[in-house]
Amino acid sequence: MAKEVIEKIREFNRFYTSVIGVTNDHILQSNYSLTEVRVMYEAYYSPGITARQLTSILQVDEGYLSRLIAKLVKQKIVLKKQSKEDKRIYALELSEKGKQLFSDLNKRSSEAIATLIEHLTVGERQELVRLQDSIKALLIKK
Amino acid sequence: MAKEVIEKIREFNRFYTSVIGVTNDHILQSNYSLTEVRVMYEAYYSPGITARQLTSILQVDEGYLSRLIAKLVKQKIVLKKQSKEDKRIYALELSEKGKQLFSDLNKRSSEAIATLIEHLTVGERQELVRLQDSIKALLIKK
DNA sequence: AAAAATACTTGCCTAAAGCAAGCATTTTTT
DNA sequence: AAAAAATGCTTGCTTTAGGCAAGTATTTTT
Repeated sequence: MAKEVIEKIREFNRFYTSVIGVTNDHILQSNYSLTEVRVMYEAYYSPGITARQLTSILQVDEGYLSRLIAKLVKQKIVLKKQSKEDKRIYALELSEKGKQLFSDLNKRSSEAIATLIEHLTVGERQELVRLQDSIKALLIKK
Repeated sequence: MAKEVIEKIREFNRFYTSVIGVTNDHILQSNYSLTEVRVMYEAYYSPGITARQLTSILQVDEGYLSRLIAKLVKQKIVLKKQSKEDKRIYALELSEKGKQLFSDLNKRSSEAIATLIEHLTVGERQELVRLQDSIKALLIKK
């Protein structure tokens, strides 16, 4: 395999790590860890999701996740409803407060992205999205 | 600003976070933290770099960094030479052992990338690099 | 009805990282 | 030139993220 290709990809990864870092920083100034925000993200877009499913999506220890969820429940950000059919299982979803918080966090994150691309013209922004779509298509392709 | 553009960029960032995660996992199985590897990276490409400079590059606490460097020095991975002109300052560089280790880590990382793109044709790989270069150019452009 | 599996919880522990005070050394001010 | 301020690094203390493994309740399989 061509050495330079891999080297160039790694270089891009380093570069893009810092891009992502800049936007993550904005979230991290919010008293919520990245993992907590990811839990909110999943609970928002997949209401009814279970802790078990989250561990495999987030690749995080189930014990740690259990405590993390407990914390969010205590803060009334996440609602936890025991399933009638299987009492071991709890369906998770964001409360109204949680949705509000999540939307605030999204706003922050969007502002960080906005700053990142503020120097680009409308055409360049569309070009950026197009390039990103192409990369995703290449890397996802099975 | 067009809402969808920002939303699409954020989506790509989430996607690419997982791409980077896959390759970082390979490094993390090596007993060295990401921050330690980043220190090695800087010491390798900028021999003579100081702790002070590293804190601003890596955005990490100087106390933490001080201990981290001490650990790498103890393991004889990093060499620390006190400056003659200013005794407060220490020039850092990788030892031979450190260079060897760093090259091993690089190899692992490269293997992870190789797996990531193994299903791509040579042409597609070049296309991927081209797309990444274009993104970088757009985002770096002042 | 046991036994095994599943979903979650809890106790215990480690590693990563931050904060703030401290110690030399150098630079600036008076 | 002496005092004060700044700089570069270190060290003590603490917090947080996260893992591991044993435990509990419930459900499924044998």
